[in-house]
Amino acid sequence: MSYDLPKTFDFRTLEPQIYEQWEKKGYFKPWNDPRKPGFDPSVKPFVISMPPPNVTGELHLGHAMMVAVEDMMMRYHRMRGEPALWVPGTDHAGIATQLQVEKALAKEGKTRYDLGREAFEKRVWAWKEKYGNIIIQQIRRLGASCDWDRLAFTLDPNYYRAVLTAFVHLWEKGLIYRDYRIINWSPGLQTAVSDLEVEYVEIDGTKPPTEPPEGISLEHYRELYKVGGKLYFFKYMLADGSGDYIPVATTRPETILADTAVAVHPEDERYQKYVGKEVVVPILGRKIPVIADARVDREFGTGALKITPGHDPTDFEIGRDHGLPILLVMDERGRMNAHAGPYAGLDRFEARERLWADMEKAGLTLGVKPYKHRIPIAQRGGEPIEPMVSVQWFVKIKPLAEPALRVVEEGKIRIVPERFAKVYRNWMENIRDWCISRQLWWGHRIPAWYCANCKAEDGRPQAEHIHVTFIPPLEWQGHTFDTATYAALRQAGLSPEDIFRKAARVTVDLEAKPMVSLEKPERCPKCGSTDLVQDPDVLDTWFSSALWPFATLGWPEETPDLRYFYPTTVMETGYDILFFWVARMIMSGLEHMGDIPFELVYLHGLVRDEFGRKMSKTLGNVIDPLKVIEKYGTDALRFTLLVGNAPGNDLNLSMKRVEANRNFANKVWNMGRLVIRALGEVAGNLSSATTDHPISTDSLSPADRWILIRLNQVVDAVQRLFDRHLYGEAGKGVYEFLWNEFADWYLEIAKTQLRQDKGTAYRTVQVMVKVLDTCLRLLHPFTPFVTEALWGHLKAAVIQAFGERHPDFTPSGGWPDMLIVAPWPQVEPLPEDADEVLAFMQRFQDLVRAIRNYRAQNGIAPRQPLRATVVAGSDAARLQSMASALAFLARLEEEHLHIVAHADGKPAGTAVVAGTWTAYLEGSLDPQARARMEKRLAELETQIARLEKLLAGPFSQKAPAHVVQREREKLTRYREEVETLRRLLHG
RNA sequence: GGGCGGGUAGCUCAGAUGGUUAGAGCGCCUCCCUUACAAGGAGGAGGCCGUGGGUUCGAGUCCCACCCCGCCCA
Repeated sequence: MSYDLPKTFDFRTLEPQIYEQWEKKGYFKPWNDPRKPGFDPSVKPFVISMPPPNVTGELHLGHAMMVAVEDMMMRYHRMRGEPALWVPGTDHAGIATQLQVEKALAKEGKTRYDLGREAFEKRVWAWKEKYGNIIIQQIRRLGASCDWDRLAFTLDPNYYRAVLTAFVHLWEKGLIYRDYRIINWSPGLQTAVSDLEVEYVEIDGTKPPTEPPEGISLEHYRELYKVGGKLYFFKYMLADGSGDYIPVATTRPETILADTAVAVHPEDERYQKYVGKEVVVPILGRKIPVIADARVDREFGTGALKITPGHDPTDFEIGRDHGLPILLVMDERGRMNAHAGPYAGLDRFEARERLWADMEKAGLTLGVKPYKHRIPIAQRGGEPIEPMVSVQWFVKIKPLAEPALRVVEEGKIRIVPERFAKVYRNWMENIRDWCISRQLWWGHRIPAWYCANCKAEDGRPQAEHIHVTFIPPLEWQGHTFDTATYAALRQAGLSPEDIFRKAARVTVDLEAKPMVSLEKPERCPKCGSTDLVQDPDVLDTWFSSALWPFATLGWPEETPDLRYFYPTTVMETGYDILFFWVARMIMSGLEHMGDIPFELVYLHGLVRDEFGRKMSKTLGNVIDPLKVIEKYGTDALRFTLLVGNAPGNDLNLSMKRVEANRNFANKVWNMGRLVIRALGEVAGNLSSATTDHPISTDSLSPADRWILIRLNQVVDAVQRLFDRHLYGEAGKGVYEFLWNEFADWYLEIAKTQLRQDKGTAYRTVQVMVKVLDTCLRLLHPFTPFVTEALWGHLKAAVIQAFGERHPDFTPSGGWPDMLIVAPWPQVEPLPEDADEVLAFMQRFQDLVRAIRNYRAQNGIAPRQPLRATVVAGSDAARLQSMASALAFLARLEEEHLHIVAHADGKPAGTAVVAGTWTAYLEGSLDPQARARMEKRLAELETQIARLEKLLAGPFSQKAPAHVVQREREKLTRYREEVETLRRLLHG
């Protein structure tokens, strides 16, 4: 019975089927599992926790890269027999998800304030149920072999508990504090964001807004250009009425309203005389001091600096050192507040224009210059960030960073590629406290409560330090509340439930002291009051994902999973989140688990378009991985992402390349077809009666021996490359071996061997099976689907032909159920004469190429066979054994092919030279062949001259012996070839 | 300003510990639908390895300077 495969690998239907089989058979689970009987804790597992994608996000190429790399690692280690666990999961992605839901609400004409916090949260959960986990389905499509039963989500109840536990622990250790700080406030998102979530866009006011920097749309740039790119010069009038003034420059005139000093450099002769005097804030008329501070840059602007502690980080520090008051002139929406006097209620940018106009009228302005500077924008949202003083929660980071730096310095955690260890150190040494509170409604609510009844530091009830804002204002028994203290609201008779159901925003002054605990306290331990108000803020998403490697395994419970699988083995992710995430996981792991979270950090690069541009919606160059998969298959996409790129380097993805790799997958499929067909034919030809060793297999052909040696070398090379994490190179090695050696040469030669005697055919097919089986194993981590499919057919075909167990065809250890769990190939020792075999085959290939070249050059039809005599010296006998192959590959007439050691005189015909061999082809020496030989001769003579000079010089003394030896042999070969050529041309 | 990476064929990229005629895919030129594969096969053209120095018997690879491009941090 013949075994027939379709001409192409039908990835569209097969890939999902294969995935289902793997999963159903439980191969995505570790074979050694603490949740199952027979568990052996002494076997070291291989563990990766998958970087969690945003739960409502959609698959992009970054995910595809992540899955491709991690799945490759997982499959490799699984095949090596290690208990392999890949924990998948998703992230609640605070800001991103909240924004999505708010966008959806906006379509209904609603805001989150219309719903209130509780209802809004419910709405987000509903959204998550609907759109969440779409991405999980998409990740399956990539072939991810993760343990879906262990799927985690950062807002799962147990994960939530982990986050709160971590928070309480850090608080109790004194590593979390609340304080006034300048933070990055996003008026659009209405939350604080961490330093890492701020990006900078360079606005060049000296040029028209026509050339936005990369990654930002023209439209967006024009928006930002309106509020940046200018330096405003104005007068700070002396308060003494002298009419004298200090010129000051600023990029944000509206912050003048919050100025509490003007600073000059103590050594600046221009302004020294003003120090200690007072100046008048324009329009507002407030008097503020002139101070001296060395931090003032004399070169910048006018050399005099307005100090705005409430709205600028440097000014905040200067203000603190000089004991200056802090003024805030903006609210959370970026609108001017009561401190802004006549400008109260205006948007900050409108206030800027109005203020400037008023100052002009008052004769206080000195002019506006175009200016080039960078303005901060929100990474999410893109609108300008306002630095603002506010009370936020911070993690004191130094005590956490030091041990985290040490484990990398000491090599307890290795980073690949290594250069990122330097980047990591740089960051860790200059790290600043981490702002972890977010004014969002979606996330882990900070487990802190304020007693409304207790007295605050300033002696007032804490209830007066809790401020509640209602949007729209709350109507209550004839009163209208916009912003009110909790105390006032309670006095008006509102219950806590009434208040917080409607509250748009709650802020708590620093004066109020929180109680931090896992659960809400029943009553205040000090005064016994039950009127406790929970802190309104949620935690930075990264605070929760920093716990990922252990919280996904059950922490803070001491689960069997946690005991066995922690520390995990590899953290694989993009280098762009080294700080956001990797560094924080290391800190958290060391702090909460007392041990590193993973042994190795492997960082992949960013996926860009084929010209190296960042993919962006505005550029319209975003590639949807699912569309690529639909068109070319998962294997092709994965192979492209993994091969031809070094770790940590960005990858420019070209569809041409994906197509080429689809072709490769198909090529492999067809190699399989050929092998399987041969298998059927050979088995059919053998006497069906023979059950035991029917044939002598001791005499492999040179080609058989060659391909087995090469196979072994490839296994060896792949192993070395895997050990060094050079996966791309490993994949490329298998690709080139399969295509350029196995398919192009061995399989073609094999066709002739299959037509020879039964014994030759038998061992030929044996070699074919061995090479293909081994290569499919090597390739499986890269292209899991086509290899699994083909390997399944190969196994079935072998069993059909030779039975379940056969000494010549069954792999040692028998046939595994599926390739995904087949053992990884092992290197075998090379035979002693390996070099000789390889050299012989090299000459063989050279000869075939030379003859083909001769045909091409002389326009001899491919169909027209040639007659030839080959003079092969001491190789003659061995070459004779491959006469059929030579005839087939070079299209020679086999009956008239003569292979001899030495020619009697000069054989007739055109000579074609391959190393020490010469083939004489029928017909006369034509001018083109002559020209070619002369060209070759000249080439060789150059090389010989070079080598002679080299070997005569210090090279032969100083270079290692084997290198010198190799060059000597080369010289000898060239000389022999030159001799042959000369004889043919002139003799 | 500090740090990191890159500059190799027309394009996109590979090139361990330095080892001697520098590779791949796509593109280009000739030819071939030969019974595994036209998603294929055969033959070919194409490269002062950014510039200038240095170390070395030997440099795409190591060192220094410089010029471009990109990223990260201030």
